[in-house]
Amino acid sequence: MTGDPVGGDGQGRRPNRGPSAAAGNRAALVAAAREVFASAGYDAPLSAVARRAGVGQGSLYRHFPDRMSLALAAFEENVSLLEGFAARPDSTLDECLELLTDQAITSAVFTDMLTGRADDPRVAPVAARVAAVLAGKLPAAQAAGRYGGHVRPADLLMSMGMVSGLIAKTPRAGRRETAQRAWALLRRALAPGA
Amino acid sequence: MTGDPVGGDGQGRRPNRGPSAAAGNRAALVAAAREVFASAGYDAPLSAVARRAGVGQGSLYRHFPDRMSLALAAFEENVSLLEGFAARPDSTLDECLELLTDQAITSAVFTDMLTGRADDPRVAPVAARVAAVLAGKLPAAQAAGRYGGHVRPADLLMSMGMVSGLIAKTPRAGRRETAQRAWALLRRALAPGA
Amino acid sequence: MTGDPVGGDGQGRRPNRGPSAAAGNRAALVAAAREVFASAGYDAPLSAVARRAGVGQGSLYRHFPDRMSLALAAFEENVSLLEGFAARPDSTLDECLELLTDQAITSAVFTDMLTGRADDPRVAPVAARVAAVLAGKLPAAQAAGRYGGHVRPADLLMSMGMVSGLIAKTPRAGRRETAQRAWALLRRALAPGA
Amino acid sequence: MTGDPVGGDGQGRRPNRGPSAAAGNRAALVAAAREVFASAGYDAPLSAVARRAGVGQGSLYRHFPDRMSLALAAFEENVSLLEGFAARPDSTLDECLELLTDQAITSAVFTDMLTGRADDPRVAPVAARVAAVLAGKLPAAQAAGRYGGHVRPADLLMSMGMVSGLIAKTPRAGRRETAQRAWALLRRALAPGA
DNA sequence: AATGAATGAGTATTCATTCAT
DNA sequence: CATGAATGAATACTCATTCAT
Repeated sequence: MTGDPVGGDGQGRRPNRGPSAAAGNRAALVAAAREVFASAGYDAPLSAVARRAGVGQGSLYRHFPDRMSLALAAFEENVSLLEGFAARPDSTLDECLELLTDQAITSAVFTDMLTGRADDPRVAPVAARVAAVLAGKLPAAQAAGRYGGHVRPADLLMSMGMVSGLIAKTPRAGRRETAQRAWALLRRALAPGA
Repeated sequence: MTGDPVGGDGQGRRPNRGPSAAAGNRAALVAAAREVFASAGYDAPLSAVARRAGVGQGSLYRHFPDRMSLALAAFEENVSLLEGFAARPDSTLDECLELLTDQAITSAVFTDMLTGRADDPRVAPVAARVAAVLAGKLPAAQAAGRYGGHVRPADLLMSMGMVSGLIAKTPRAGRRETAQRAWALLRRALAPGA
Repeated sequence: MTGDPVGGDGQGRRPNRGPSAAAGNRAALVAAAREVFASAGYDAPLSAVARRAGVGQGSLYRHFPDRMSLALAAFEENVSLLEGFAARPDSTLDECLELLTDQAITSAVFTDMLTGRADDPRVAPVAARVAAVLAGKLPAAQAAGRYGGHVRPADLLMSMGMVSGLIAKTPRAGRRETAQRAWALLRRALAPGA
Repeated sequence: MTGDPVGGDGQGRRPNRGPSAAAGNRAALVAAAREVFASAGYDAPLSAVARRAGVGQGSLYRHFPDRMSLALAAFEENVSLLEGFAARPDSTLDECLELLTDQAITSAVFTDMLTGRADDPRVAPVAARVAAVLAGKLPAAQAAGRYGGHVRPADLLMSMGMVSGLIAKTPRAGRRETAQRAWALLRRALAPGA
């Protein structure tokens, strides 16, 4: 009926760049999702992601059938960055938490996801990876006297979740300071002694 | 019969109870908002509030021009309850925080609002009232050896905000336990010594 | 954000005609639905109905929360017309079936609904009303020797369903003739004797 | 892991089996179409057919430029099965109709197509073949006293169309019984005498 | 001042069809 | 000739907000 969607000379419709665009599209979608989630939160319109990626709606859904799969892909980078950093023998638990905090300041969605939305079965493995990283760094940190013997990995994740929640509610400008205040408090809870 | 929710000629319309209904309407809206916010969160449809209150959409907007003004009214009760409780000479800081935590478990919107959205000029005074209550109870709690001298009122509000954020992300069923875990951790941070 | 939906001077947006438009809107929607269902079938886009009725999408959904409720309202007229006609003492079963057939030729959705979609609980009562009309006319028709003693009301509804199904698949132009051929055949099945 | 159905770099892609796959693809498409049409009706998404066939969308379109051409191919088997059966000298008209009815119960699309959409120039020949089969069996059936002299081949096709339409609207579970009731009625119309 | 209907922008999602590889 | 990704139009549905009565 409306065979010609644009009407005139076909300009305006993005050209079908073919399958070779797939990888690029996927990457663009992931990048766009990172930005959009960062600025508008997890509930941001997916159409905004597609638009920012310069990709059709359909392509978005083809690559990521639902919001969560997009989010997981978008934040895979966060996890692998963390894992990569933690793999360096000289990296400390404090530094790992700092890295996560920096990520949260940039976009609270990722760290927020680690504690909340635990209902989605796909989140648990990601949270587990982060937990594994932190758990791996914990003994050394305890040995170094930075963390108390009472601290368990779950406490670290929960702490991160609390800081992240706080950050998420804070306007960009104040995030760093808020995070510092929160960690200052929490460090007392995690420190040895008491 | 036909599933048509509206009366064809207005005969099914709620009677216009006139200006005298104003006070009652306001109260009904506030009560409805508490329930709706509790069950569906801060972003719940306002139409749900009006419906539950048995009040027209227009009346809702007349009483509360925007979502925040409705929320503020809805949670005024939380604040006054807290203030009332704190006015009793024998009430402690721990009990006040427990009260707030209970409120958060019922509906995380209020306590979440205290820390987040603190930039909204209308939220600040409310947060200040809560902060004042906690600040007022702090010296005694410190004197009793329950809280360290390093603790400042802002720390209490921030702690509450972190717990609240955590609760908000937790499905109802697990909220109490989550809150307990979080406070157990934070108490170490707030305790004396260290 | 997009506070001003049109941008310029507000022209283009249909004026809010207020509650007094409700009855008119409802009627317009029903009329539009009749036309749209007739020309595009039961699965026609609801937006087409709203557009044709000159009514906002929201109003359509307010009046008719789902497709079926719209269809039921749209075809209420068919039923009541039939009932009214059947109420005349001199009307015959043949004439009732003819009336239904004419309705089917105009829009096969209604009569098609009577036999199919029996799953929706709201359809059954309508089908029952039509069945009741036909059942009421059957004895006289049998006494007059037009219908056999073996014929049961359900047979009439089923026959109508079959004819209707046939009509639905037939392009407008050939519908009347198709209906005639089908009834010619079925009349043999319904006739006395054999 | 991320729920992404496509390979980032094409590694997950089905191998291009080249032209030699043409015949196999066609057959797979036809088989898939039979299943999909049976379970989801004529309006089922074509992508579902391609997916079930394990064939690319493009190949589907190459083999079958439109939905109807796919349907025609899919139901060619129904016709040839019928023709084969009818070729056996001892097969009767009743048995042929029973065969068609069974096909309709499995998938109402085919028999529904015979009567509806008969305007499509590509459907007519198929309908004609079925009509020819039935017409060929009719004289013997009439001679055997099972069918009246008034019955014309077109009546048989129309009857089948009516039954098929009924079946199409009936949920799977009730189809057999519905078909029986319908044929019981129609047999009176087709029987001799009266 | 109350009422609730009206309005349409916004968002998710699906699917037919095209096209680079 | 196969592949399957790309594209965006189309559609359902929701909800904030306005406004006649």
